Amino acid sequence: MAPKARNVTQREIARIAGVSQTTVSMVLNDRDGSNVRIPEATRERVKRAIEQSTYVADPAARRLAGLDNQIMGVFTYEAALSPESMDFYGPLLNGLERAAEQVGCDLLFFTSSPVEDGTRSLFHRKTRLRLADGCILLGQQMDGDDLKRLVDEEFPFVAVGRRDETTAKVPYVGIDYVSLTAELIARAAELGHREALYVHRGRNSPTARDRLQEIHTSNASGGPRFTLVDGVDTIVEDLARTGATLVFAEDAFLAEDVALALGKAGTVVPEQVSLTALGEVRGHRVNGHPLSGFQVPRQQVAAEALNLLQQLITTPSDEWAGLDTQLLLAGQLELGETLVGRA
Amino acid sequence: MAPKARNVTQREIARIAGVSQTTVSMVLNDRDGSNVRIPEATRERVKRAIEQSTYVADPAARRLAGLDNQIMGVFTYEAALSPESMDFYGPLLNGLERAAEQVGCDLLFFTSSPVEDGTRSLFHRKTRLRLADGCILLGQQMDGDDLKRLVDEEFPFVAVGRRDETTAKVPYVGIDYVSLTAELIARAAELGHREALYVHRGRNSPTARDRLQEIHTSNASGGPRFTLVDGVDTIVEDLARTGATLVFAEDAFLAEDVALALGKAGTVVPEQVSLTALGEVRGHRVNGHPLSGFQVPRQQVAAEALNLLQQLITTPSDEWAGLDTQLLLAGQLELGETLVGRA
DNA sequence: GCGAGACGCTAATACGTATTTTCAGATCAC
DNA sequence: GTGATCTGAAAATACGTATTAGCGTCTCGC
Repeated sequence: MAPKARNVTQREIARIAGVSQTTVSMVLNDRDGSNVRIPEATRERVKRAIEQSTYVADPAARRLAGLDNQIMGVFTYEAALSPESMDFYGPLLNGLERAAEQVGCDLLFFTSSPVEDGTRSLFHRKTRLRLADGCILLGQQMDGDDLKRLVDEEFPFVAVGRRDETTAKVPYVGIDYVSLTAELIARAAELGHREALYVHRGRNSPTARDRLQEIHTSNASGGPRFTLVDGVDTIVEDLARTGATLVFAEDAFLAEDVALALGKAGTVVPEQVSLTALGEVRGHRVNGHPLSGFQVPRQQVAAEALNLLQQLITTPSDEWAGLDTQLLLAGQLELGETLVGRA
Repeated sequence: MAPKARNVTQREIARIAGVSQTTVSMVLNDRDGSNVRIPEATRERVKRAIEQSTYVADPAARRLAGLDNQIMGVFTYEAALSPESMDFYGPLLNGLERAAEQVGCDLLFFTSSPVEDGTRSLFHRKTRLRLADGCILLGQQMDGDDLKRLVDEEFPFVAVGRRDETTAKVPYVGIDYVSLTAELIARAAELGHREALYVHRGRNSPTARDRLQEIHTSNASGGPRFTLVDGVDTIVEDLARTGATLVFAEDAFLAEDVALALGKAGTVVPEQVSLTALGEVRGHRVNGHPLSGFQVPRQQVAAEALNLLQQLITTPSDEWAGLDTQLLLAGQLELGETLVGRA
């Protein structure tokens, strides 16, 4: 590497102020006790020397000496800053940035982790994970082994979204999709719907399972009866075959695809069939109608995740058991105009 | 699970393999020379010990030992991840992320820097700037003193956007707004426009000055004559007073404001007056017409900036003089439909 | 006048890694 | 057979900061 212009160190300051490096460190950290005492005069002298130099503490050395660095890692299983993923990651990143600013920490994005099979891998030979005090994990799907290993190593981290990929107790902050889905199903029942489709993606994430669980509960308990459909290809026939009056889509984009497919076949939402997304719907419209679904506090989730992480970092790991490390935040129904009474 | 899971270190590996920490380091870094020789047998033994452990090198220690870490700092003078700033920062961040992935480096966002007077300050007592190998600077306006200090300290950094806040030779990658503006003025002249307004914001950034310079050149050299207007409040009167047939706005958002203000007064774009933005116009429309202006390669700018930074880091600072550290990338005119022949 | 404690500071050490130097034993040259 | 070279490895050191232990000097109490 380049023969860097040597930096100002405590030793240099010490030389100027005519004291030892230890004293400089003590002054900088405002240490004062029974075995270490520094009179105001010396303190001032050191401080002046620091002011007149361009000294800044070397974070690597601080870290090596065992102190916190206020650096939070951010690991995303997919590219986070691309235009396509902004819809999902945008609010989360925004929440993280704001919380980080408040807490006073920097964010280290692990953009270097090699991509294998379409997702980034967290642990690899040169992982820089440990440069951070802790880490936020983002992504729709996560690797259960990664999560387990992090827990085992007692590395402070918080996942965004409920996690059940491993039996290890993973700290997370997520959204309570179970309750939201249940509420929405109840609402649909009130409106007289008895037969419905649930259109989902192949994906197998915990939040997907949460929704699915309630769908199954409804089927088993005499609520509206759902037929599961994977993708929109056969949606028109499925609708005709089951006589469904309502379609639940896993998310807003899928809902838009559904509306499009139905529209092509001459079936109009919501006049002929109701449509609802089981996800954030802000900004989504179908045939000019605001889409029915959820409002989820994504920024807040991210902010809470960072706060929880901060808590883990400042708490000795043998006291983690006493912390509430699995948070589900409540979202709210967004009634919209595409879920209406049975036609 | 009670015992503290201390991190695996080279010393630990050494103990297991029955060698010294030195040897472990040598194996890890594939060192082999006249001074240091390790036979394949020992090498294998160490490697196996590493494989079976969860060892990962501590980046802080590596850094302290003088190695680079493939960590690029990202400093933004304003919040970068908020929805409002996404329009400006989004493409830049995207370009950075992709380039970082290619180069194999992580991105450290300095979100902790305290905000004073609305902008973040780069240098402060606890700045973690130096934890990064180098730094990318983003923002419309930058602090000349910051830039000068970075240059003086020979810290590797690259600014995004042309910089002239200091006489120090600041490495940057920007967009050639001078040529673009000149082209657009020439185009306007071809279309017969002789009298025009230039609507700008109070802002005083280098790119703003670049555009302004060409506006003045046009005025001085017999091109279309521009009257400068600050903000849209008096736009209607200004238009009437000067008899202008064309409005240049500093950016697309300002252009939209102009169109709105004119519309309220019954003046329609582009039928009665032409309108053009001196900035990126993708996705912007005025009265249903695609806005005329520029297409600027923001992602590419960011990617080039990261590549340049990488170059600076891997080049000894006494050879920087031989590098081409000030790049202007060419954008292209987006003709759109709001710049038409003189009415 | 002499031990006890207070005072003001520093030497020594630790953190984990990379490099430079050193060293013991084997082999070679003559 | 003995100085020289080669081999395989470890000891010593450096990076910059934080902490712990401890040292010399002064003052107080009796």
